[in-house]
Amino acid sequence: MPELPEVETIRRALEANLPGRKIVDLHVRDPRLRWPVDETRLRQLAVFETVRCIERRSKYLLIQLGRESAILLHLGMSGSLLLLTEPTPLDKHDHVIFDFEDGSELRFRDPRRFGMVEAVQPGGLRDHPRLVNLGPEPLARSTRPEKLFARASRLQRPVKNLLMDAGFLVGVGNIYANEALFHAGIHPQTAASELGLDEWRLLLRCVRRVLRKAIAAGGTTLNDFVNSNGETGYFQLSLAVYGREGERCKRCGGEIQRIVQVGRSTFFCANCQTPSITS
DNA sequence: CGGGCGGCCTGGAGGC
DNA sequence: TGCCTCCAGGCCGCCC
Repeated sequence: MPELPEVETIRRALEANLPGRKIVDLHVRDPRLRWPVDETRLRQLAVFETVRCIERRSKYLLIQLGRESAILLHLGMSGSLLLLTEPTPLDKHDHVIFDFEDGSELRFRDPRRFGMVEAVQPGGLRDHPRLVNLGPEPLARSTRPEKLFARASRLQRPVKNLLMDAGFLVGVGNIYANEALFHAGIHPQTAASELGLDEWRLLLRCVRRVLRKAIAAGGTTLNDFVNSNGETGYFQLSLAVYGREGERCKRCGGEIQRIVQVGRSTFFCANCQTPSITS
């Protein structure tokens, strides 16, 4: 399940390999992704264009093309991109294929079809409905703990739910929300409004540290992640709490608990993560 | 309007 | 071995 570190890892791999390649054809083998893939539009806007650069916003990849059109792409939870330079058998989940002039191809593979592939016309990214309501990037310097504190001060919902809300802060999925809260020593059920500015400083620092470590490791891999070279990346980042119900806390030796919040598993150490005492 | 929740989707795991 | 159920999860849209 690609979270921000995985997507950023893929972006970097694509950025090192795609710019300069010219799309000369494409194939939509199965348009039934999160939203139906519009092959005609994709063809009109992408074929005969050359890749300029690859950007990332939240967990979306933006492949910028010549004439300022772009391909907006989301890997959902089982999507992967493969850059192939020699003939490779098709997988039944290879849904969209871009052919480059030099004979290489970019494949969008997605068994669960939660991803998206869409062509965007020049200028269309600025107010794109998928992007327009996204919160700040956790790793951007412009994202300040003061802003998070101010927004959160009015919100009663548990801090873990808020951390995972892309309208508040992007790119923090279930794994990293759990990990960051553990490292910050904050109980996941703490009401967001209960956290003081110092705690937001600490929490943002922990979110950034966890994300940076995962990027450095090449992305945490659980089940589905295949990096853009097509190899299964099995760098299991050492996780402190996620998926460790019943095991020992690495810090205090206590037992890791599992609860469910908005339908998602939350893992924490009840000893190390205490409800906030500030107000 | 904040925010919880259902549904999308399929492969893998676990139970019998 | 095979069938069934459950679970994973980002994100939209529904609804209270």
